[in-house]
Amino acid sequence: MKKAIKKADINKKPLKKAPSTGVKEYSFFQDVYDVVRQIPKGRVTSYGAIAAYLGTKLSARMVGWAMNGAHNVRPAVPAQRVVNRNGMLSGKHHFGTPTRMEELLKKEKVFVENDTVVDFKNKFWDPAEHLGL
DNA sequence: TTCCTGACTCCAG
DNA sequence: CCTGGAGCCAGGA
Repeated sequence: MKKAIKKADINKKPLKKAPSTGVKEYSFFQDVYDVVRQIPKGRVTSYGAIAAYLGTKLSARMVGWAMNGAHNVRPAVPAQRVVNRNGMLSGKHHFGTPTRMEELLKKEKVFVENDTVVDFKNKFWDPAEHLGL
């Protein structure tokens, strides 16, 4: 059993502003990163699922926004494992090259066709189910 | 400060 | 089945 972030924390945390000069972000971002890092290799999840797990179901966009800064975060965040609710690689244009995200997934045996994860339903990994609701 | 945009979703037509 | 609008909220102009 790992960390299993407490979603209750999200609402209590002050959400202090990040210094514009630093890499540090809102604690919400950190929580998103923690969840993403726990996605098993070869599995994927959605922005909405992460948002829901963190208790901010209506803010799926913020999860995507968090991914926007994930490239500068250490340890690395496997952002390629996060797709939209239809299994489409909506964030592929943020990986440097248009095919980078797809390539990364392919290495994990997650195949992509037409910008969509093949057998998405089967590879879907729900954080609420595996990290404890 | 206000206005606009966006790696999302849900819901109504 | 597809399209559009609304809610979400952090950043940039």
